[in-house]
Amino acid sequence: MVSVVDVARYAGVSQATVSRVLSGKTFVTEATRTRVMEAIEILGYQPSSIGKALRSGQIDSVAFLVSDIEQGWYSTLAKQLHTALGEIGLDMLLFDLEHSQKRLLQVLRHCQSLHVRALILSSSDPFNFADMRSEIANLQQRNIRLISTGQDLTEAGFVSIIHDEQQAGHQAIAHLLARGCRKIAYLNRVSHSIAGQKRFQAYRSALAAYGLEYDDALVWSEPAFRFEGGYRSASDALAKGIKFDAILAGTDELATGALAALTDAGLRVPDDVALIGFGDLSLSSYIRPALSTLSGEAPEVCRHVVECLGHSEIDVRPISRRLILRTSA
Amino acid sequence: MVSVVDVARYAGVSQATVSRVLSGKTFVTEATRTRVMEAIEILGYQPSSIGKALRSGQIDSVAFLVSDIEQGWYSTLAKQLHTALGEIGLDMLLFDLEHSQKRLLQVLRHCQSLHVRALILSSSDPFNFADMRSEIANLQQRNIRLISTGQDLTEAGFVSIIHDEQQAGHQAIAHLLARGCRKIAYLNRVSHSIAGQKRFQAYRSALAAYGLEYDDALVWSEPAFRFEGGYRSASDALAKGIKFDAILAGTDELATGALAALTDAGLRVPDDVALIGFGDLSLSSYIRPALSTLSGEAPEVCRHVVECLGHSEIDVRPISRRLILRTSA
DNA sequence: GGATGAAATGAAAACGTTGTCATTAAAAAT
DNA sequence: ATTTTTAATGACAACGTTTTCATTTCATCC
Repeated sequence: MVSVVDVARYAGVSQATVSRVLSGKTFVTEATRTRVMEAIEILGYQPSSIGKALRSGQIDSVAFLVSDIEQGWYSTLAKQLHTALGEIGLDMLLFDLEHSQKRLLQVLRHCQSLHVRALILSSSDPFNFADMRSEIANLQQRNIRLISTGQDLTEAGFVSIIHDEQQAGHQAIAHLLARGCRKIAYLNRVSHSIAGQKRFQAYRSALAAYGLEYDDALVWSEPAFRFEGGYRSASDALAKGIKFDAILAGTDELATGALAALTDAGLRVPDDVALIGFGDLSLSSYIRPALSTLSGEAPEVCRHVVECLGHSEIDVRPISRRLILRTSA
Repeated sequence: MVSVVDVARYAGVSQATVSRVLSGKTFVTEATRTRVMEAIEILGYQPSSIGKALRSGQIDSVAFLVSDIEQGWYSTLAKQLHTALGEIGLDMLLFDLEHSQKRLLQVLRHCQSLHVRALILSSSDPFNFADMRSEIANLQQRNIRLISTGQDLTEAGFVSIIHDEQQAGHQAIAHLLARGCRKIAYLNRVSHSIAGQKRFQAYRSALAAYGLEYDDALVWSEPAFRFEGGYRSASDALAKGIKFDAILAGTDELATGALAALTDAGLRVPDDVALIGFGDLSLSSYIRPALSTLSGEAPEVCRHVVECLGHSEIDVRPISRRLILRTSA
């Protein structure tokens, strides 16, 4: 492969000059500049990212860790983050955690030797971050920026971009109340994550605020995250004869699964049972009947991430964003 | 950062010995081995992937290029490929092409300086590969394996893992005929890709084989790829008063969009109009009414990719896989 | 006991980049 | 004409790994 040395030799200059031409930061005579450019052109030289990495001590990539890339919200985030990163010259190394703490630990360890610029964790899974203290410290020591979207991990050392669950919960409940709903079920993955807890607390406090009674039978915890979880939870509730007229679901996939169960049972949505999911627009607005969804506004999240990547000073305060309720009808 | 030099010094051996201990391929005394391991433990040494890359001339990653990571089939493939690659110690650099030829060209160029092990292109978009001949040659010269899933790019130099469109078309049409359908619409993205052409040819030849008439009004080309494309195509056809009793769609998303349009128009699926999509199971089986889908069998595709990565000899013949028809009812 | 071979280790080079320091050449000021 | 300043360039080091080649140590055999 052709390297700076070859270019330098061909152009009759030193490596340093070639480097200067490439970076364009210091003074080079126009004559030598063109000579070097010609040599580059003729030899087909392309700078090696490995050499650059060796010199700078880091690669031009970030690690993007998601719970499950198949889920709509995460793939949307991946796409938009990919675009945003591309604009500042960074590539994206994708790691799918499959909701597994073990996988997360492996990936954290792996990233230590990878010398990525940043590690962006996008997950609301209830990981035990105390078990990863040494790994996290190691990453920080290596000057790898840690960013979390999905849950507040400020304590664990992540810059956190989170959603205002309190506000979202109230917004959703208020919307359902306005529709006339009174028995609102809460459907989410088995979760003790901060985000999960907060959303559940928001559900409870919103119920209380609007004078509705809390009922354990209306809280459905699911081990499965996607469609099948929603389907099973709703089916089970119907089979048990539990009465409900609305479901607040943790993801659009859970809501869609529940919707299938309701449809199969001959119930009409949203007349008999109203549904609110969480995610983006693409799926929920083309499901029939259409779903309402609490939209996470991926572009804004990406903007915050990129901003955090740009600045060398870290503002450790969590960034809280509102969720926008997109109603179907 | 602590490097082999530090470990070597601490253990009182040479760098070479440390490297030997790490790789474990050559002879080292048990005594020195433990001494080195101790030093590694105490100093908290972790081998740098950059150093390794510099030495070997390539990084332990592959570039995965997809048309659109938000689409179900591609995110499924990404997830499973990520797992499969992980098992052979490779990371995945994700590039979302957004169906753009310009982006593809950029990424191809970028990969030249990235020194990835392989470039896996997963797209059935109608790119003009003649325009990228020099980039492709460059990548081949750099010993970067080129793999295509989604269309046969054997000519362009890619090892291709493709679907048997002919068989799939016949299977789908036969299924629809058995249901009693006679006016079968073909819905896909505007596409002159080999895969797109082949599938369309399969549609035409299957129609002919089963004695149905071909009708231009039943062929819907969409610039938009996802839900909105399917919705618009089906709505337009209905508005124009075009009669049809089945739709063969290029993706599950297009089918789902069409389904929404049909539902909005008060048509019942599959009784009034039958639908067949393409993708995996997760979405299509939780839509109501459920979709039939031609499933691409992602695990098998991944297996082929990894196999191709493992062997140093390249078998240039395209690998053709059957599509499996998953029916809803 | 000296020659032979095998096992274990060390020294050094190579990969490609960029930045520091030193040097030369040219222009400006005295 | 000599000194001072500035622009332009070159030589070389450093990053961390692996591998080749050379060397040492030790056991084995005649």
